[in-house]
Amino acid sequence: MHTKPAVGPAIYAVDPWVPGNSHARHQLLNDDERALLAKISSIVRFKKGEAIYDEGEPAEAAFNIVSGVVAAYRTLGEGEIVTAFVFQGDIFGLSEEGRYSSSAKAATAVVAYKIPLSALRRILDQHADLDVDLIIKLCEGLRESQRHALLLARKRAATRLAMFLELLERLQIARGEPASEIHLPMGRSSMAAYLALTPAALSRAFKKLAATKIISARDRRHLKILDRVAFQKLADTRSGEG
Amino acid sequence: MHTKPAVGPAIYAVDPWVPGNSHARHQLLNDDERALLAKISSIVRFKKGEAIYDEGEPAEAAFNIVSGVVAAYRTLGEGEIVTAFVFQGDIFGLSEEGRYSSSAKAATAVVAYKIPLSALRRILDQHADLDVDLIIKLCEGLRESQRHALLLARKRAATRLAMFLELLERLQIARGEPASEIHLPMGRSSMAAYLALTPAALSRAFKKLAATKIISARDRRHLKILDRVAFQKLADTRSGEG
DNA sequence: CGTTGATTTGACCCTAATCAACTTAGGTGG
DNA sequence: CCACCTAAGTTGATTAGGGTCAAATCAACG
Repeated sequence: MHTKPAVGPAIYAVDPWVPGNSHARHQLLNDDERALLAKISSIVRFKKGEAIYDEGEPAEAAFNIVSGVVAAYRTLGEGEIVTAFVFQGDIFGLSEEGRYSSSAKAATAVVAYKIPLSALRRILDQHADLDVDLIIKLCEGLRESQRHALLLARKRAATRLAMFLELLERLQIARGEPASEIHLPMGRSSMAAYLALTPAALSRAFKKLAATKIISARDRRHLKILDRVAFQKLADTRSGEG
Repeated sequence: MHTKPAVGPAIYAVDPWVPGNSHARHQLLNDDERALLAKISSIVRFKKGEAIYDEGEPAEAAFNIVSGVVAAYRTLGEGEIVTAFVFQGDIFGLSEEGRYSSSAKAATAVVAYKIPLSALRRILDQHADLDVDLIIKLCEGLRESQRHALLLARKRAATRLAMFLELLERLQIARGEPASEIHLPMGRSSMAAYLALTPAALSRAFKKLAATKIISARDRRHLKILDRVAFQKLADTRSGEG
């Protein structure tokens, strides 16, 4: 792990949408605050695919990811759509009205701090600065959600995929990890659910990007971008559909 | 207009997603605050279709809608997708880094308060409570954005349309307007852009809902829901695609 | 009443959904 | 360590729904 919290919950502010941002990532909590949160939180582990909580359940705790990837999702009749992927350093499970507003499950094996909401609230009341930091984090969620909507507005599967890959790459860079290769921590079906595609369509989209030499896959979870120009043309928010 | 601000900018908190919420709508500003904002703001009018500001432009002012509907949108190469409709009582034009994060244009004729950001910031510094209210409003934006993404995840045009119509209806009810008929203030192409459909597809979606007797249209901007059950089945987030 | 732009309609095409068969990757137990 | 088992992913054939483009209406406005 490239940036491992030394003492307790770590909340990172990252804006992956500002390229060339040198201070792209910074810890929102100081050591004292982290120690404070650590005191009331426990470490929990989830196996890949394991459910963490369900939409509508009374919210007892928020989670702060130490390692792994969590998929937040909502069930839509038959299928489910993943509304967000949550990475190391992110918080999830903060609900508005005492109930979780979406379900969450581990997209990979996950280690996380579990922070009881009652205790969290108590601490928040006393530490105004913590409060502000959380708001910043919340705004990140807003951006992310807008980005997701923008992604879903694109019609072509390859376009959506490229946008998603770009997101992963940016997050990877912001995290300070090597960016020569893009790592896909989650499985195909989670990705498909996030992109609102069927696994079949997603598979074909990968194939197409590979066939056109835009990417090359080392294996299912690791790929390189061969044709950066064509890739950006697809992925860039500002560009046309193709 | 059913709730006209008497003295200055009006910011309403509405959560259209909690049905049967009697106090669904409440003014976030008291008279003093409104007077304060009124002092520094001016009234502006926009003709239907008129541009209000463009993405990337330095943000000089925020707007508070008195009447009419504004479409916030982003340009995607060829077309543009509407990221949000902004209604009476809403604020828009609050940007994060001094630049507008999307473009805005009048979807109907619009009257709005124009609030210079510099002055707004000055006032915000002194009135902590105003600050909190704005955050609430921002969170509304988050919800809206999540809902938009959820809508765009549905594949069938009729489903998206139904979800959108339901949104309009809820907003209408929250505003205290008669709900026997749903009023569509914006034009077809704006709607299409919000739903990420072509106008042609949107037109056919309307036709289909009418053909199946789920809705009946008095004219292009007014319609009734005939078959509430079928309608909800389509529109409901929790339901399947069909 | 004509002009202009917005919406609808039609014909055709193309992409992603579907469904099903097949392959691969991971995990299990021998 | 290998054979097996199962879940996940890929591939193929087919279909349905929406995109595209163009022509025809409609509507607002001068």
